[in-house]
Amino acid sequence: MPEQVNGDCCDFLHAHEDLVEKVRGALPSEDVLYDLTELFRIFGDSTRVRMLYVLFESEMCVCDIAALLNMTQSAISHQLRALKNAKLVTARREGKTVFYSLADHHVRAIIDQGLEHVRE
Amino acid sequence: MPEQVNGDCCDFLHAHEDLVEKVRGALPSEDVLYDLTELFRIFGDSTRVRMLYVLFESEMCVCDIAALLNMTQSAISHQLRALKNAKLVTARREGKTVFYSLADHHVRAIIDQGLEHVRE
DNA sequence: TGAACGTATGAGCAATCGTTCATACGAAAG
DNA sequence: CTTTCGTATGAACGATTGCTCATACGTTCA
Repeated sequence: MPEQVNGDCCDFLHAHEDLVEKVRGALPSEDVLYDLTELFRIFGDSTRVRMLYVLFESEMCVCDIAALLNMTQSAISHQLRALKNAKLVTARREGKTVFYSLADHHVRAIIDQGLEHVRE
Repeated sequence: MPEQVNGDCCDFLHAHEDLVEKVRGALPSEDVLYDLTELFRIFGDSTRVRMLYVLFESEMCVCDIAALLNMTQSAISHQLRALKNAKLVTARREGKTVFYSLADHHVRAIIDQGLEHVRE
């Protein structure tokens, strides 16, 4: 017998038990859902998105990204860490300087997809 | 004369003034950037994404979404407001019941694009 | 009308976020 | 070595977030 979902509210679901199963099957696993929302959360901050736009043009060191975006080196470094953890950028060391660049062509695709919605 | 960007740090940018212009040209306007990050912020929460997955299957009333996802009616209603403000869902009233449904085919496309990155 | 039901909403709270500040690390130059 | 420069990082702070709780709104039905 199917698990009881809808204890006491309107009776729409009771009339569509098959729908409950469809939703249950369509929902991503907890792990995928976590990674997915974690990814979008990264894109949900304008500083990080601006940083990605900078990296669309060229790999760049921390202090230059900071200068271009008028932010402190520390703030940029912290956010680069977030981008790196999300596997959106990679780092390459050259002497004292660390150059960051996009790690994935998906980054651009995701942002463009978002832009399509924003531009109505 | 081009605006001075990089006051005192490594001299990579100084050697590539043209790059500065390219980045400046590529960066979205403040308004677009705000809307864009606001959109992604919406996708950055697992409750909201799960709600969207439910609506992928069918339009549904508030209390049924709450029941399906094991959340309170209030929590779901608050989040539906956020989704509505972001123009990701629309509402249709039928008596006492309010049915919510996806407002835009972009929603699925954005999530699928994110999934592609998550699944490596 | 008044009760019942589905939904919306504001206040309040713990948790998280993005930034700043101070400081530590790592590599090159003296 | 010590200094310098670019970067990383932890603590601290205000701001924002998502939820709960209580309650109000809107519709239906008696």
